[in-house]
Amino acid sequence: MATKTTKDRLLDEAELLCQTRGFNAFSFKALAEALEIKTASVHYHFPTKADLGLALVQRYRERFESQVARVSSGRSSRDRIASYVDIFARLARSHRLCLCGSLAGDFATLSDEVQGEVRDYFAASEAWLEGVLEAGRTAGEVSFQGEARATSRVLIGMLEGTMLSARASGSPNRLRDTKRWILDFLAVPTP
Amino acid sequence: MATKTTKDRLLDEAELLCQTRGFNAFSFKALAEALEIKTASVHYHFPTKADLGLALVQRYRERFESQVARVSSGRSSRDRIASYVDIFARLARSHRLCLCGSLAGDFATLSDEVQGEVRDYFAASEAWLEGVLEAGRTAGEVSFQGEARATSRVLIGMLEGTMLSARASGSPNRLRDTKRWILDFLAVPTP
DNA sequence: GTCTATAAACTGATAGAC
DNA sequence: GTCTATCAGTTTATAGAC
Repeated sequence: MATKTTKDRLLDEAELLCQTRGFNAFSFKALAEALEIKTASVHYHFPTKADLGLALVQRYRERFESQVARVSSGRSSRDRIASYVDIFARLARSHRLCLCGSLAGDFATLSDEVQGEVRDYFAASEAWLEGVLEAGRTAGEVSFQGEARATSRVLIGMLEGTMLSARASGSPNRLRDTKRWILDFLAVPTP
Repeated sequence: MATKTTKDRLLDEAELLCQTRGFNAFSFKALAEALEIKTASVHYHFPTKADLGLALVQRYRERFESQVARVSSGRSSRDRIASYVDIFARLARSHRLCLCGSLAGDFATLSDEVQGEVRDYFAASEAWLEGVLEAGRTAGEVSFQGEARATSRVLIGMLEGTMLSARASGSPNRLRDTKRWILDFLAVPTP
């Protein structure tokens, strides 16, 4: 495997800082110091902070989609959902928020392009989970009332929001409870 | 009624900016310009930004608690929960996040005292809702599986999180769907 | 690609006059 | 309480040498 490029290392560090501190709480200087280079070198790779933000959210979405693709090969809808929640549980355990959840908090301060990416992230996630829920209900693997779209939206909100409260409560493992709750909620009643 | 003091007007503006842009995305200059005073005058009322943050979160919590107290006089557990969700729905409609949800996103950048207030906000909210859920289940007004504490936590996470996705999706009214979903979820099955 | 040097604007903050 | 004046440090960003 090739050694990581400076660009990738910058994105790694920016992602960490954004997920732990927020997009407006880290600077080019902080990135430069983390990599032991100068701020001018950071600007070589990302001329403006908006450019950095866009690269950040685009890479995150690509990785996220590839994780979701892996999850989508799960045996049952229930397994797929459990593995999906695990993505968030892993983030919370490493004291990070979902990048797009973090960016949603700073939404008004983002460039139009980044705002669009964050909007698309939520739309794509909601659509994916909606599909899994609907297929799962048809297959009799999960159970819930009403439209799959509505449940998809509130469950994704629940994941994003419990990451916030887990952090504020100093309980980075709390997403395990969220996972259990969701799986119990979706459980097919045994008559 | 007395005219608002400068201090209160500063807190109003800071609250708005924090809920719409985030704590690290507004400055003393922005506050000063909004009130048409000078930054030195802002520092007279709040010596440091940490002082401002603390006053902000304390006032927010007091107001929130008084709203919750009003809600608590609701006729049934179901009504109480519906009115509680309305607090969040009103915030979302005015394009604001819950102040403590917003601060949770910037958690690592906050002073210890503010972090403590945010932590306590979540603990208090979760405890209140837990009590309402438990009493409601006993009274046969609401229905859910498992421990009230677990459901309380995921529902509050759901409220905080759907505010994020509602904003990112440009759908400030989406909390109405969240409210409907929660009330449907808690509905007592009619046999 | 990374550096030095530099810039203008902004940030949180303070001293002291009115 | 609000102002003027000032501060040191930071922030994003650019020009040009190596």
